[in-house]
Amino acid sequence: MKEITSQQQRVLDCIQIYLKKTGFPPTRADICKELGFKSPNSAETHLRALEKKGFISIESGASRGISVNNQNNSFGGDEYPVIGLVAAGSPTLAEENIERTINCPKSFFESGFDYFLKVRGLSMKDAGIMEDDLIAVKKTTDVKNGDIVIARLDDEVTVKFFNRKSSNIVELEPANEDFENIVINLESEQLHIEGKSVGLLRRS
Amino acid sequence: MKEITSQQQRVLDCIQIYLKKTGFPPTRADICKELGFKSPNSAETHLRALEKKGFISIESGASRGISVNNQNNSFGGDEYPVIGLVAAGSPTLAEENIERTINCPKSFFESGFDYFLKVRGLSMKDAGIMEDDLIAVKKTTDVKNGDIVIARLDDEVTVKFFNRKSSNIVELEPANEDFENIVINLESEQLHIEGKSVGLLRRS
DNA sequence: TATTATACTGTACATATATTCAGTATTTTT
DNA sequence: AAAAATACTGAATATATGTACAGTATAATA
Repeated sequence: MKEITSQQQRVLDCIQIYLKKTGFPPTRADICKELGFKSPNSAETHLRALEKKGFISIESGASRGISVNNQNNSFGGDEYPVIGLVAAGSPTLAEENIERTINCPKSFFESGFDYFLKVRGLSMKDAGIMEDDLIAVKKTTDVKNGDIVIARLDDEVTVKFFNRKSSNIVELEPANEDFENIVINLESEQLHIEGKSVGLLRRS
Repeated sequence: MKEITSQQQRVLDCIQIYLKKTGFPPTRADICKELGFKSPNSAETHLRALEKKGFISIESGASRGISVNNQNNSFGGDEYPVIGLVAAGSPTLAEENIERTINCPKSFFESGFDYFLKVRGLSMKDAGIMEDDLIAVKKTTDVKNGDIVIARLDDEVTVKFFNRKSSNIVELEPANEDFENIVINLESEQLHIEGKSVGLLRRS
């Protein structure tokens, strides 16, 4: 998936808004009307660019034959992978790590998310995260102090509160008095932030 | 919404399947092809009947201008109400108690559920239920010992573990040592079980 | 420097598509 | 028993729509 330009993003947004509003995709003329273009070919070229970059699919000859490729069907949910929190190895999206998938609306957790992580142990129990809970994880390295992060130290993956003490010192804090803080000196140790928690799902 | 005929149901299903598969609605000809009709007018009359009965909307003149009105079908999610846990009064589905709704697949929580209850307080924190969490509540009076129930005592609604001590004695147990068990003698006090927790949703 | 991608206007046209009209037949409702 | 709804076939047509072609211009890339 190549980079999208700002105008192409406008067109893509326009398609999704139109879809949500009407239930069916727009015509070239509809897009022109929404975005102020004066020629249907303006929409056409943007659509072809979006198709080339993989954001949409266009069924040749079919009127309104546009479908948005990324995960958001406003009509159904998406399949999100559930990844077990294995002690060794990173929680990658490799097929062998996916326990199953869960159908869930894209916008279910506010900032969007990438996968579910199945929690092992009780190190975050005082934050209301229990064994076998599913944490909605957004893949990002942009984390703030107080965020619940999914961190990897060597091959160990843990879920902890993130707390940057200084430019070189990061503390990973559990929410359970039986566990101790993990202090990491970034100069001597490797810390890899896999993502952060944006929500939680428990099915009992 | 009047009654739907079996043929009209087939057409409605056809539209939904087509939508899910392609991302846009079918033409009259598409419906004919799927269902074996030989005239586009067969599809047209069914569509008009479905529109008249309120199942779909048709934008006049627009190609593929069909939108399905009912969100609660097996293809999409449902709108579930979120009810605030008010100290006084039962968590009914009356409109004034609904804070908002959440779109969520029907089968999201295993045994099905009826609404979300927004949690107040920390009396169940050791069970991983925190303030502002949303409990998926299934309306039922069929509860077992150990279930997390939504119970009403007079006008007070609480979330607690259910524990029947004897035929007349029920204990409602918090999961927080700062709170004490509520012992109810069914002969002298009224206990109303609103439902039980079948899951939990946290959005942070 | 040449080429490609982006970002448009404007015209034209084949065809995809909705929609009407004319029939036939069965079932349900009034 | 008459009227309306259901369930089709078949043909015709106006128009909605995708899409190609001809330009212009700027920015990014090779």
